Amino acid sequence: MAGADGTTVNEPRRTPRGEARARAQRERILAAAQKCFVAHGFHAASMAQISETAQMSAGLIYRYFSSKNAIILAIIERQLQEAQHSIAALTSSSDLVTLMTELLENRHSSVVDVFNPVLYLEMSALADREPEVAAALANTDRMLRADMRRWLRQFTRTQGLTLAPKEIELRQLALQCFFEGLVVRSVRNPDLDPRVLAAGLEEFLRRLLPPPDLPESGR
Amino acid sequence: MAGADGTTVNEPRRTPRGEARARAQRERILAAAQKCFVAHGFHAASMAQISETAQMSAGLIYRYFSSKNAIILAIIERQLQEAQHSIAALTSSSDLVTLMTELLENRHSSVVDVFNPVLYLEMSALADREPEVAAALANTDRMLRADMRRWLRQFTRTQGLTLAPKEIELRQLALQCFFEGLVVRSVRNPDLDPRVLAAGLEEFLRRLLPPPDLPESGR
DNA sequence: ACAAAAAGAGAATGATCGTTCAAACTACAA
DNA sequence: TTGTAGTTTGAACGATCATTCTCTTTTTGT
Repeated sequence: MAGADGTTVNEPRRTPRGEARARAQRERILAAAQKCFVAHGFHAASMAQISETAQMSAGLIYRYFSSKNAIILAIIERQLQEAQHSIAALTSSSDLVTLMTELLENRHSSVVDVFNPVLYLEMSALADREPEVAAALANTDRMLRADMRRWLRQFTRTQGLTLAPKEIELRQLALQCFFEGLVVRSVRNPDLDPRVLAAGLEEFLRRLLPPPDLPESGR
Repeated sequence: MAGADGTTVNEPRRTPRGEARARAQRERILAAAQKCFVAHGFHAASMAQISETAQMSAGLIYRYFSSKNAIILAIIERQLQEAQHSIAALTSSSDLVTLMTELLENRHSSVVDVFNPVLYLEMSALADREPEVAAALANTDRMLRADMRRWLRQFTRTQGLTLAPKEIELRQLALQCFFEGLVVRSVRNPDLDPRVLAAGLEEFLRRLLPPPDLPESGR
């Protein structure tokens, strides 16, 4: 997970005691960095701020991370894994609704190991210019989409429907768009009532799932 | 529009000739700045890069904008107006579909005065920390939502439906989420076929518009 | 054509950036 | 306790940042 991708510095670490301490230090740095990144953005957050938040000297950080960019990548990777685990754990329809509303309610939580909408927007924008970030995002996106398709297949089956792969594909895209739109809304329209969002989401799911032969086509 | 909000410097400009030139210079600066912001982000783009792109000295920029932040705000304001005009011009359903797909197809266009998904994400994230940006976004959002509701009312009426205000509200939210999700997708999944997106959008609209009494409710 | 004003270039400024480094500190083995 | 390896600090570095200042060039009014 760590140390295999050039994220960490070449270290002469030995004892398991020191190994544990090092892990804890990395964790403290990442927690502080995430706070700073959320508050000021990847680029505007300075190493000085991060070190102050982590309550250690600026120089010490470089014993655990080779550069600021390595920290950014670690934070992004962490955020992606968080999203992946959330999606993979879904089983029922209400799971999805509660998961999404929870994510949006936790937006200002200081808890670090949770999906963060602002970071999501920032890293999405970053993916447009940094190939390394784009690759990480693309990779997770692929798995995320597969998980969503699996969920859709399973869920429609409990409804007595079996949809063609093309149909599943289209619905997955719609579902993801709707969810990511919710993320944008939660940042740009923070006063929005989460219950309204939840209601909208349930309604949306109800409309998304049936087969495409609907009355009153809009065109 | 300009000069009333502290965006520009206190200037002793007089003649209409010079006034026109000043407008052109401001325009050149904004165009260069937008290019740089898209390429590197608001914070990472430097005044040196902007001045080089605009082909003028760095110092000269300060004759037309009081600070880099003023440039950022001007770009954001411009982008918001662009979005507003696009939405306000809508009349038919196919208008909406073609508008959205056009926006996503123009993503890598060098044309400056057009909606830019990367900037959209970046300014949305920025709104979370800069109150001035948040205020501008909130203001435009309010008008944008009103325009979308108006469009929805008009469009459903042509379909022989009249929806309650609550219903309109919910559908507007869903429509906006879906659209903003498309924006995120266009950045994170740039290889996505625009025609697939268009198909998904039309399908989505067809499902969004009918009244809520549907068969096979999903729950 | 000439003076005054505006536009412009580009070096200088101080602040701050990410990063490095030598020295001080701490913990543990002998 | 002493030697040694791993930690930590904080000052120092060069680069670069946004912004200002001085000086030159161009435009304009008369």
